Amino acid sequence: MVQKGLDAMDNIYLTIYNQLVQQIESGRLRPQSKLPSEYELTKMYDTSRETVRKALNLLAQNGYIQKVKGKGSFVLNVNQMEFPVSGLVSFKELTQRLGKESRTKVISLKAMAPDESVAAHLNISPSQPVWQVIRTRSFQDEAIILDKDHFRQDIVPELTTEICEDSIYEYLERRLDKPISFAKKVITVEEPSEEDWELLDFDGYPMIVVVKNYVYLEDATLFQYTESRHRPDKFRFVDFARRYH
Amino acid sequence: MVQKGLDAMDNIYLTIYNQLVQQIESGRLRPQSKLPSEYELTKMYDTSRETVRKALNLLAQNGYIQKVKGKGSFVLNVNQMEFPVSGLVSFKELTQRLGKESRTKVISLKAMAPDESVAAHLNISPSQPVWQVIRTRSFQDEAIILDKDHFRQDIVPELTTEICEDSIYEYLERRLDKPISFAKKVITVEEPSEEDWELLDFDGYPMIVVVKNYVYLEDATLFQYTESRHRPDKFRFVDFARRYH
DNA sequence: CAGTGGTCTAGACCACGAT
DNA sequence: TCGTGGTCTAGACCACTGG
Repeated sequence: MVQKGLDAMDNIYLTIYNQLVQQIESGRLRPQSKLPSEYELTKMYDTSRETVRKALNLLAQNGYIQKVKGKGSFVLNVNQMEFPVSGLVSFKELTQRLGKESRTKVISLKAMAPDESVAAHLNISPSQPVWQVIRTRSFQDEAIILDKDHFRQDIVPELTTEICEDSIYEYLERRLDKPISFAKKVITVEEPSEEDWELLDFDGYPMIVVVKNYVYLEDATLFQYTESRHRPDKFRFVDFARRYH
Repeated sequence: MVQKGLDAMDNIYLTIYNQLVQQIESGRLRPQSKLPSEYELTKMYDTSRETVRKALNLLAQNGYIQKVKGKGSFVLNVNQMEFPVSGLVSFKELTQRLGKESRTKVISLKAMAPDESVAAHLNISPSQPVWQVIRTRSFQDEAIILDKDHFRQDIVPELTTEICEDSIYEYLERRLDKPISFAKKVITVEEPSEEDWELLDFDGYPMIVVVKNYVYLEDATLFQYTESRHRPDKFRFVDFARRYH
């Protein structure tokens, strides 16, 4: 699994979680170091132990810390931010966190009827209109990733080139107040299409890594289907998994 | 992210979690259907609401259900078991759940000093001995996956061909009482090595998917490093990720 | 022994959806 | 309004680690 979220609010436990994440990612809390005990955290945040524990459990499940009975909670070095595919974080958020230099180029943006395959992936009728956005992502002046997004038009009524160049997620959550809730990714390796050859700096690679991304709103509506096509030499995906005993 | 664990015990919330997982995976609880309300579950399991909620939160984080305020908890169809790489579940457990026909062949098993690269991955000195296990996994008589495991010998003192053909995880947890706690996977795509050509049924694929797997015990000791090399046409990885608001 | 995390409880108040 | 999930509390008891 992976880092899986952002943003704070008035929740106490999410505030604690986000502050600790920030401290771990910034290096202020070093790997191997011990967090304050749960009791100490209840005093620091003036809250109850179960609330503190909610925050720590989130940290543990996302690979930031390991809790050891009788000893304490310790920072793991397992969860360095990873690029370019990692959890449910937008491209803009990722590049910002990593301080990477990147460029997004909008190849095309249009409202259309979905083709059969896209309609099937989005689980809608082919008569229901969608936005199609095709973008490339470049690093050091090489186009490495080809993103083909499809959005249900009834949920995202308006979309502009400016929004696509910036961050569609930000637009959805901040402007449209449609918070994204969860996503499923499927990673496979396929033969490159002509489009891949055309739009990416391909250097003759014989295969391409395809990340299919299904994105859902809080009421479990599937509203976005994206295919992210990555040049294999630049692809890297990190997963963190816990076993329950 | 992914399904991430197994096994019940005397925990109430893990019992609830495992029973609901079982009902969802078996199809007895269908996608879209509504779970009993938290209040009803407290009566069914004769426990408190926070305990029920712990179970439901695990289900939500692992992609089994979506909770909707004011309405209830609903089964997602997002988390069909996936093959062959998915969370922290052993190969044996996966094939058993899926009823897939597979064969594991032990190519070599030996105690040795780790080479530089393995020592670095395991974060140990090159003088510290390890077990090296090389296995292939076949489906329909095609060798599709090459697994190269390395175990710290101070933690796994004994290993036999029989154990490697069955399940090393089962041996560790049941016989040695060393419960596995978490793992980090790194997925990349590389050029095949001569060993890949030799040991896999390769059909001329020009690239190979490499899954590096770092496995930790409950005290956060890194004790296993595995490289899983997959023929690209048979590779598929599924991730489930949630965003916190 | 004291300090730590793991589990569980019984109850409170809130926000949302359906009626 | 009622039933749902979301957050929070104050306290209990247990199991493990360490001195």
